[in-house]
Amino acid sequence: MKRTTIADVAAAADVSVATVSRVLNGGLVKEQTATRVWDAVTSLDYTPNALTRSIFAGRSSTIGVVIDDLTSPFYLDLMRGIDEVAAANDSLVMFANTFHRADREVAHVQTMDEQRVRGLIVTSGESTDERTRRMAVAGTPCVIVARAVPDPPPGLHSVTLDNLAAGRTMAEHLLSCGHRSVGVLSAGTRPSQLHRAEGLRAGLAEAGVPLPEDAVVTAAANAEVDEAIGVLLGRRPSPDAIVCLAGRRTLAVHTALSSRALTFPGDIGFLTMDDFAWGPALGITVIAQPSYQMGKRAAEVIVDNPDRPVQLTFAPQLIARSSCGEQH
Amino acid sequence: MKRTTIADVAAAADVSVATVSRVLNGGLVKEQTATRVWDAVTSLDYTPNALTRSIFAGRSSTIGVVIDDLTSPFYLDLMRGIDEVAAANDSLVMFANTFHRADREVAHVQTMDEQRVRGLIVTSGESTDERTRRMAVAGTPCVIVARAVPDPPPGLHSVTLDNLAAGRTMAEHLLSCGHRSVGVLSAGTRPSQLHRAEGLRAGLAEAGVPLPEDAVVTAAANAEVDEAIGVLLGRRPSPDAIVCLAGRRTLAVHTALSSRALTFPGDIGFLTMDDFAWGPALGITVIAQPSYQMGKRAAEVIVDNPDRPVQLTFAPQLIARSSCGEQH
DNA sequence: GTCCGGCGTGTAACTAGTTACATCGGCAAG
DNA sequence: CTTGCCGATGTAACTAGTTACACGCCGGAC
Repeated sequence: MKRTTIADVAAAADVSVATVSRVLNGGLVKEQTATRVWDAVTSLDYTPNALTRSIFAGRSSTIGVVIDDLTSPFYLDLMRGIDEVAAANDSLVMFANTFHRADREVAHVQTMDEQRVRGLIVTSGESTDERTRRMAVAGTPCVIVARAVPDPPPGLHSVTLDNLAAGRTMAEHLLSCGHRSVGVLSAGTRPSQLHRAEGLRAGLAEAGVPLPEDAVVTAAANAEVDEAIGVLLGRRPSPDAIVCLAGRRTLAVHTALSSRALTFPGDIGFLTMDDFAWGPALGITVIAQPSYQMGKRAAEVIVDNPDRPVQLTFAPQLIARSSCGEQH
Repeated sequence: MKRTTIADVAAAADVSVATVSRVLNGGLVKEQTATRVWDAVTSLDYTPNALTRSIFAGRSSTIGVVIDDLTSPFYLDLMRGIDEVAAANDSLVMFANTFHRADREVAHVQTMDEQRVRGLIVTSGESTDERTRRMAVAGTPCVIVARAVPDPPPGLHSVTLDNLAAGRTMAEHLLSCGHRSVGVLSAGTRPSQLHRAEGLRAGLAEAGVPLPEDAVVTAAANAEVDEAIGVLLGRRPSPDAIVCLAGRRTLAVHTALSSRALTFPGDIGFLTMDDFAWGPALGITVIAQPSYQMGKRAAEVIVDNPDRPVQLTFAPQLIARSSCGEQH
């Protein structure tokens, strides 16, 4: 099945391919000729090949996105922000999910490079850093989301949350709700998790509330959350609030607490990261990331392609609902 | 910033571009020459241009997806299924969100065609039908999700839920839980919604339970749901169960019921479509679509590209939790 | 010593477009 | 009447690759 090409259109309109190209892209053409060409385009149902256009332009118009896990509400809103900017710039989004597998991360970034994407947005781990660095140097702007990059070359940008501030905001809210003994669940050892814990500890310390090392437990997967919560609840003094440092663990933590028949704020306080659709219905207080905005800005950096590395930091926002109790 | 091309590699290895191409794609080359070429590839950090490959192959290796609204859990799982198959076939997914805007739907499908995608998966409305039909005829396999296509030409496939069965399953479950007066919220007039209502009505009728026309109200947007629920609750006889025919309205219906201080199953029964992450935590009974499987199969149809139109229908599955009460 | 075969490689045509440059015709100025 | 210029169009080179075909060269067979 051979598709109609510009040559077919040229033959049908009895002009050269150059003239057809000029009609399509707005060159200097007599109106009468242009009409003939448009007639041929319509009757042959000609759709120009964007790939060929791109190879001539040196790169395609699509924006590449390599993402950890679409399931997380943070990433979902991020995608919507990216898509918004892409649509406004006649770009498409080329998308690949890594499911936290390092081998897929590297393979997908490589494939995006081969596709000569206009720019690349990466939310995955450090395994891709070397490759994105080379891509940036070679002229493809890259934006790392949710992680700052040390000593970035021109073309390598980053978009992050102020995680230290997020931790401090958590501390403020917990204190104002009267909590004095906090148990923390972290999703891993990435810098974002560490900084949130650090900010939380600093904020609590200013009010004289300690956060011992062993009051922070790590669950690297949702399946580990229940046991981790068990450990936290078994500590003495018994925690009066549970803090979850990652939005993708919210459901698992909620389930672990519910299965122990604990309700909030009555039995225990519950504070977590990232707003989500069911948050209002469940009355869960969260520290929200402006994820839609972060996606938009990341895509805008790709489109603008600034000379100097851009490092954008966004402020976290407390959305106080009922799960931590009343503020005083 | 000029990227390194195959010609640069050829010059560095002191061979012709043809030889480099053969080394890269596994042709007949002396081992010693191949080593020289690979050395040049590595030292120049050469990444082949997939666009050029694609133009020669006639089409790209990416799968296009035009989706209504990524926010809906159904579409999210669908995407994961598609992505899974794509990754297994060294394809990427090119993605565009339409947010239910018909103009965007057509534009995005057109852009996908220009990108010469390997195949296209469309979940949007009827506005794109003419174009997808032409694409299918021109050789790009297309899969319509969640809607059957009348009289499909070769290359135009569909993947749907058995919506009539979904409605009947709803009826069975409601009846077995003792409900005798059902209020239904529909998300629009698409065939899927109509068929679900039809199945529900037929199932109820077999047990002698009527479902009058005005017991089915339509909310075309989440903002209209609250008023629509008000209408349903105001009917006499007062409904003992609310059925929601679309997963993307679940949250809005839940909110509308909660805001009236109605709890389920105590005050009223609640049954909705599509399973979602927080369903278990909230005890909401759902009719689930095998969305991940549907995405996988849709992508597989693209990859296999069968000669005859494929029309896949999937069976709905009741996931009984507590929101409709006890089954008898 | 020629002939034949096949391996390894280069040349050039091809993909589907864009665009720089050449060319042609017509009209106005000198 | 010639020159000059400009608008409209064609020719051909270019993008970055793949691949059909030709050719040189080496070995073994006759």
